[in-house]
Amino acid sequence: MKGATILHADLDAFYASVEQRDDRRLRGRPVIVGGGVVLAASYEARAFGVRTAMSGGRARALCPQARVVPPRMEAYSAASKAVFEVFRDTTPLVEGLSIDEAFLDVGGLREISGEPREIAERLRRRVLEEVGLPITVGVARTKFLAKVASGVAKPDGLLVVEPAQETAFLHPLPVGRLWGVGPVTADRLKRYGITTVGEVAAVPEASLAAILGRSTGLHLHALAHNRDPRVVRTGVRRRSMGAQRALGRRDRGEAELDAMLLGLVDRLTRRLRSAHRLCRTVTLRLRFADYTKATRSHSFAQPTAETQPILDAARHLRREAALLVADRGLTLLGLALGNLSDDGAVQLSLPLTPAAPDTTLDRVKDRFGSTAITRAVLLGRDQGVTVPHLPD
DNA sequence: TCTGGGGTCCTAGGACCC
DNA sequence: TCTGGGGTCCTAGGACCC
Repeated sequence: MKGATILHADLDAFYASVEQRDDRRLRGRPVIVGGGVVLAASYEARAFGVRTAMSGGRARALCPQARVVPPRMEAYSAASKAVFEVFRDTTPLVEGLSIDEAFLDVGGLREISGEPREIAERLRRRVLEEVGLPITVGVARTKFLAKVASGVAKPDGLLVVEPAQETAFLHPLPVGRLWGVGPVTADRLKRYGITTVGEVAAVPEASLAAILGRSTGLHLHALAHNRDPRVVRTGVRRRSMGAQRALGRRDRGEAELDAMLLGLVDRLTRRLRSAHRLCRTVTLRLRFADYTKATRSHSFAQPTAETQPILDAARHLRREAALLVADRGLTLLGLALGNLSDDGAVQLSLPLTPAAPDTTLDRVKDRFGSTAITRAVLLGRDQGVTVPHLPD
């Protein structure tokens, strides 16, 4: 049997840890990141019951001595990049899950780097020494088990689940520990007296599918029986891009809402273009005072990254949803761009001739033909040229 | 003192096509 | 003329994750 070779590496209380790293006065103290709502809480704050996504008021009531700091997204993004560099220096097989966690497959590295446990220990040490952040690593034969293991080992821990221990490790766990089981599913299972993974495993597949729906049921049945064929995949691309703004309870005027919508479209289309991607679907997201939600979407015949058609679509969707908003009180306005595709641009690393950038364009024409170039963007002296929409 | 902002995946009905 | 199965796309909603 294959050994435990998949690592799930997960930074502890990520945003709060970055704040404690950068301000020594915060170390060893309860720290809350975010004011209106808790984006992250240090383990010292969690000891008082503070949790992510809790309202700021509730958090301060639970832990009045906590230091509350505003989020610094650039700092977290830079820290994440540094950590992922350590990941990719450990193995080329890295699959990022979010800003602060990733799967690493170290199966082929035994001869070069040693046993997975040693690799995981070294990884933890390097992230602490080079980036200054605590990280927890779970190691197992499958992604799913590695993820569960890191969850159990948190904070600042390492847990290796050897193949022979898998069932003994898995079956006593509460179902909520399973990746993909949230409050709704856990509740539904509880109504049938099922609270542990072992109890899930004892339910026939067909019954589980009847209780939870086909997909969730089959998936959960497989996990409870420790079957997870998913491999670590590199180069996974984003499938949608979104931005949203909470509005609070206050009534907003039409002009203010339209300005917000314009702001969302502007932010998203910039991101879209800088990622060299196109979208074909625009989705307007609304949330109301009673916390119910609604979406309205529109798909274009042709993918685009241009501001105007996306703004037109967003405004059209807002008008379409006007009746919904009328009585319910709008509390969130969001926009998502989906059905993403590549914009076909090719990034060339032709050095620009500083005195004569046209020379560079001439070289591009020589190489691809002048009719191939609909638009060329000079990115700057050292960054080369992007040529969109090249034909095959 | 109710619930931020960023994502993924699944379901289900209807339109449309062969 | 009626009927069927299969497939894809679009839209809306919902569960779940960090």
